[in-house]
Amino acid sequence: MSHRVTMRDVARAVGVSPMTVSRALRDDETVNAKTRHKIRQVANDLGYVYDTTAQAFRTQKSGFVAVTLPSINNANFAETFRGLSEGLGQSGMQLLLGSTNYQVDKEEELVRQLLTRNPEAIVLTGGHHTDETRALLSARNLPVIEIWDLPAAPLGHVVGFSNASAMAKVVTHLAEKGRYRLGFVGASENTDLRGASRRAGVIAAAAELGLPDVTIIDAGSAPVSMRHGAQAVSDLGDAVSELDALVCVSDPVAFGALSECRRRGLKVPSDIAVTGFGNFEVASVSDPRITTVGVTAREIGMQVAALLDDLFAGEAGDLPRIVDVGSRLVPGETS
Amino acid sequence: MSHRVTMRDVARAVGVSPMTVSRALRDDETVNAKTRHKIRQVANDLGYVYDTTAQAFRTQKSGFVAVTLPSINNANFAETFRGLSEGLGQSGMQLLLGSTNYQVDKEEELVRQLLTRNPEAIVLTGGHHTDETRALLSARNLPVIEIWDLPAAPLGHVVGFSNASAMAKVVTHLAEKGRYRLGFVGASENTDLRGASRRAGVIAAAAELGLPDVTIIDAGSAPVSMRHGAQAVSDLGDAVSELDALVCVSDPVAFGALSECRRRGLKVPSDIAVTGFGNFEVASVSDPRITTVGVTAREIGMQVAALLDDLFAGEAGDLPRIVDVGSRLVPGETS
DNA sequence: ACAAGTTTTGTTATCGGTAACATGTTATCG
DNA sequence: CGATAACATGTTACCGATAACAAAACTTGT
Repeated sequence: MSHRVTMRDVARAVGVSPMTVSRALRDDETVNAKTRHKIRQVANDLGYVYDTTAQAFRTQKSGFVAVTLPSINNANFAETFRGLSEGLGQSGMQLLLGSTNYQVDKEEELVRQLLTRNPEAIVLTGGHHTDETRALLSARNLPVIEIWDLPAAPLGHVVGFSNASAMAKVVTHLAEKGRYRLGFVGASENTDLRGASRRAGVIAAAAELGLPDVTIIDAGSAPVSMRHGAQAVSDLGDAVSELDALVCVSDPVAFGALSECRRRGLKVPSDIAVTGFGNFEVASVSDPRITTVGVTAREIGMQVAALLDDLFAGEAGDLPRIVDVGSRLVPGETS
Repeated sequence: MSHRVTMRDVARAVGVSPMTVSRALRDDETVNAKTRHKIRQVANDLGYVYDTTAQAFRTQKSGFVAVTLPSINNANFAETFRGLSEGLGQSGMQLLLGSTNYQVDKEEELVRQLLTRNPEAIVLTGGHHTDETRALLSARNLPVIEIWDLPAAPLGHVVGFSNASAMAKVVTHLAEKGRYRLGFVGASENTDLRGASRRAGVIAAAAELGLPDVTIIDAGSAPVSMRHGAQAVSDLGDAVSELDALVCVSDPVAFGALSECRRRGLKVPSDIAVTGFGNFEVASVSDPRITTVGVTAREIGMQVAALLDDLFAGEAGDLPRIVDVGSRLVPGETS
């Protein structure tokens, strides 16, 4: 009880050197099979627990991959995290998670904190960062992977998709259905930068197609969710009848908007169309099903895991890898 | 580039000993204010980054709190994690997260892995664990906190609520409304143990009130979500008309069931009532709003953070703390 | 039986901080 | 001015594993 069991203790008990124990526990083939067995046996009996901290210190490899997410409470980001987590299972890396609450300065602080743990790679959601964050990262020789975006000036590798062109698909789809007067429902501020990209994408696509100006409908500050979508429609009141479609920044927002429309007796899609983003479960289960954009959240995570595997195996080549996982329109019953 | 900047380098540049640098960077009052300033300045200029790994190794304090969740992709668990994360911000602890996929043997493996990082406390979701997990934890002198449950034989501290008595509230509420023939919609297997507790709670409460036997409706294997709820109702077919109410294991399941009922032309609540669990956002935004049970997911996290603060400050006393955060019925429009 | 090769094990130094203790340096006061 | 206290800094050893190198033990062929 007084003193934790170390390799030294195991070594003494077996009658070998600590080095042999170290090798045996890491399944080093050069250790005699019988010795290896005995060592594992004794280690177990003594209640030995491997000390990854010491290993990380000595080898200068933490075994950590740092990940920043805007929010953990978001099905899509959670799926990405899960894909990453499962995909990385093989390589023995552990994920060190932090959430930024959609704020770049929070991200900076988080990155600073995460870096003190010597991660072997860092995965950042989004392509917008403070200068200080960029400086911190480039000062280290650390693989950086940006996800959920296709930044113009990437820090390193990228696994993402274009939010703007995803929204263009939605706008085109609506225009084909004769929906010209669009309202965009999303966060007001620019803190949610993916949201801002989507808004910009809608505006650009509408202009491109010669549609009237997009009405921007403020749903509050990020993160916006179901209740914000409902509230936005509620705030809009009768002005909603001026619109052909509500283009929402995400499926939860769309679901909130849809529910509120129904509460107000508006028929969807005959009176107004509603679209979402992200292909969340709620989009396909809701009645009517919500037209949305499918983004392969889980696949982003898995692609990142694959990329990291290559990086750690030294098989990734020198060039930063840019993976566009794309997006696809998922037509539902609300448009 | 060749060699990372250490305290030694900073010390040399300033002309003091590494120890002084160490103290200065940790804001030790005994270091002269001017020296402290200079050291911080130089550390910054040299691009020094504190090495938490080395600190963790030397002090034998990792600064980690390990957390296991059944799933990260679950709004309630995510909220708990967030509450914990935010509440723990002060104490400088970092969370080390792992998810068990609702499997106790996965939990065991995870605990084993997490322990190698020398966490200073461990937070486990649920009160059911393998014997080996229990052994691993009790062999260490490590604070253990079980959450989201009130286990009969806790490993240490507890911050949770009774799943069974929460369901009893739902059953009582339904009985008062004249709903006697209940169907419980949840995961089939017993891997999701909180789900199993809820099922048991429903059965016990129905028996207590003298209601007819509860019909168990299999929604597939854990984690069950919206689509499972919809599928379960779909599978049920006409048999659904034999029931007065669908008692669902969670709000997402309830929402799926509700949507499917509507697709099939069933009126909720006049034809059948639907209830959920967890007071997820979808319950309050959905039209009609879903009757559910509010569990203070975020508060669980914050309570755990508060408890950990006390523990680390040595102010927690000797006895394990058992916190029942309770639960409350949130009547909606589906019952 | 011995050299040369192969397999297995051991020795030493070290990663970057910091606890505990020792020492130096500057105020304070009779 | 010298003694004592208060403050500021330095020294030494060490946390537990492991890379790099060294050496021992065992095979094998002649």
